[in-house]
Amino acid sequence: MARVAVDVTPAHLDRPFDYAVPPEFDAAAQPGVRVTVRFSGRRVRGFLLERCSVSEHAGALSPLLAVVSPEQVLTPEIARLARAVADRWAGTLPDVLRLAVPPRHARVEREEGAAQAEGAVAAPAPARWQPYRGGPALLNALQDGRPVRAVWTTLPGTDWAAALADAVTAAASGGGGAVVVVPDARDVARCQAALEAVLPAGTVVALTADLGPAERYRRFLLLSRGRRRVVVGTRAAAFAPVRDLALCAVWDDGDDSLAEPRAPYPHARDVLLLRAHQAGCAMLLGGHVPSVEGYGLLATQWAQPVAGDRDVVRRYAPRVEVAGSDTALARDEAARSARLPTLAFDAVRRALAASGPVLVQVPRRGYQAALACIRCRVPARCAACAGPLQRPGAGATLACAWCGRAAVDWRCQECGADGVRAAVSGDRRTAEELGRAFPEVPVLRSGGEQVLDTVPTEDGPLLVVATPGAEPSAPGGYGAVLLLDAWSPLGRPDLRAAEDALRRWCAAAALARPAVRGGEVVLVGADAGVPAVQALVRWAPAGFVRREAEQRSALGFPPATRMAAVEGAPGPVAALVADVLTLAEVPRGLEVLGPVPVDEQTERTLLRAPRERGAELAAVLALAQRRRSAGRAGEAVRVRLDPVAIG
DNA sequence: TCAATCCGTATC
DNA sequence: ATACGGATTGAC
Repeated sequence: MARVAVDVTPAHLDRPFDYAVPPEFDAAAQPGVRVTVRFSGRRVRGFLLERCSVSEHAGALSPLLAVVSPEQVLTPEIARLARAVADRWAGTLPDVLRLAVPPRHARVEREEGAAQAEGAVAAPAPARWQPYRGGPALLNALQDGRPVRAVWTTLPGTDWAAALADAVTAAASGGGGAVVVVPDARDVARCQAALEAVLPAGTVVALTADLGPAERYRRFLLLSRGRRRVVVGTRAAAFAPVRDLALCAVWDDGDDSLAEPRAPYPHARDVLLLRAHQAGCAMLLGGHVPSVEGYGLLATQWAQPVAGDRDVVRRYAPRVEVAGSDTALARDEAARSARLPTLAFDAVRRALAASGPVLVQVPRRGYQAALACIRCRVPARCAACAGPLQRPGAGATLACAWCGRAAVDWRCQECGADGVRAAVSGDRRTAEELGRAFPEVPVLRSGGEQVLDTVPTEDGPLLVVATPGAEPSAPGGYGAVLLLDAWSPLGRPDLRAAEDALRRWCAAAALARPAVRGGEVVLVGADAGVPAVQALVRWAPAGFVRREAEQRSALGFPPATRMAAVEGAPGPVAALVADVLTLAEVPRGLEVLGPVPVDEQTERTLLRAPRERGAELAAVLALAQRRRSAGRAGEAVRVRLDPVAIG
């Protein structure tokens, strides 16, 4: 007989069901294959989890209707991981399996697979980890196959993908595999190139969401069939069926795109943490700025820090200056129209004169457009708290986006004008205006549909305007990096706004040359007193994140606590929460926050438990969902654990 | 006394 | 979810 995970929706059916295996399917009915079975009268698809000789089930067993294909796509390791992920996020196994196993593509399955890689893995070049305290030790541990766990704060101006590739090489030197998860397709391409540069041909496979069904399944099969043993990919790659796992790595784990938007909303970093724990393998979290969650792993000593000492950081970091919004604009007319203060304008001019490329980071389109003085274009700010002013609705009074105070008789601090206009902060316009300020310098744009990987290597002055995450790297480093509209991301009413802003700034600023080689970074339109700005100026991301973590801890925010957002129609949300509270297993110290209205027909209640009771919180939520789905079927209630954004 | 309907329950 | 059965209710 066989134990089958059937692909059905209701939460209370999330458990294995036993089926008899007809003799003709006996050979093909191996663990991990897709099957079809009759379930409650219907044909449904499922995965064969395991063969067994006895069944708990008292009644007669239905036979398997078919083995869809003999391909063992759900390896036991991934089945176990998927179960743990479902439990951790109070979701169901079928939901997780939809994220973990790509849809079958029969033609691809019949293709002749690529040959297995041959050749030994070269010994890694330790040079890239030499500057870090704990770097050489990390590399040695990986080389020796020890399950080290590290939070790596990347030095600015260094090739992080190459360093990551060295770590993977070390871990793979014993024949094991590695999973590397990065935020987006461009990072995948970059890591793939770095990995292929140091690993034997036929070792690496890249997985991204944009591959299309056939190619996605083809690459998945290379891993599940053991033809490749290293994968680099976006968030879904956390589930890639790599065998003999030696290392899980995640780059820039504070990036929102690592959070899966489909139920049960797992975060790739935490999936990999579970996976590394289950596999007993090494785990590496890297980034220019550690995430607050990463800091939490250091604070509990679960992981060790790998970072440059102060004097090392000073050698690598660019010089960072702040041009506040009250700074005078450059006198040059073109610079004025590009909203450039003198400090920034001069830095650009110096860098271009030295033949260096210049990077200009502009906030992503779609950010709330800032309001600025109608005459001199200095951003309109709140008199009380210096937050950006907004117009809450058409014809409404100006109000501060931070503190909410109405700005009744607003006047520009700079020139005294009393009107505002939308200060367009789009890359197109900035590109045009910078071009006008430096007419003989070519301007490249990177962002949206057109993302550049690197800027041309031939020397010569060049301006690159990019949105966050789309900054191309420059082979010798940028002479200057401008971070425009720096207050804009800080204005988001979000728990992570400051952390996110620092991450984006550091990602761009890290592409500058070090200060000793003349590299300059200018943060335009920032308040020098803001901690995130201070952290950039001093290139001290660890201190910022520690402080951020301590503040969140003091306020009872994640990750010091475990939160669950329960969202849906008011009745069902209240019913589910009430049900949770009746359960005997309800975690001690559980707090109920809300409900608060989200929109017309939706409301949200937050449940908060001490971090160490997170598993209990997930368990009672899952149990309540099961009870709910078993009884009167009402409207669905969405449960998100550790939601990335609340609100 | 039979049938349409409602609720509760199991789904291997 | 969805199909089935036992109880329930209503009409001949």
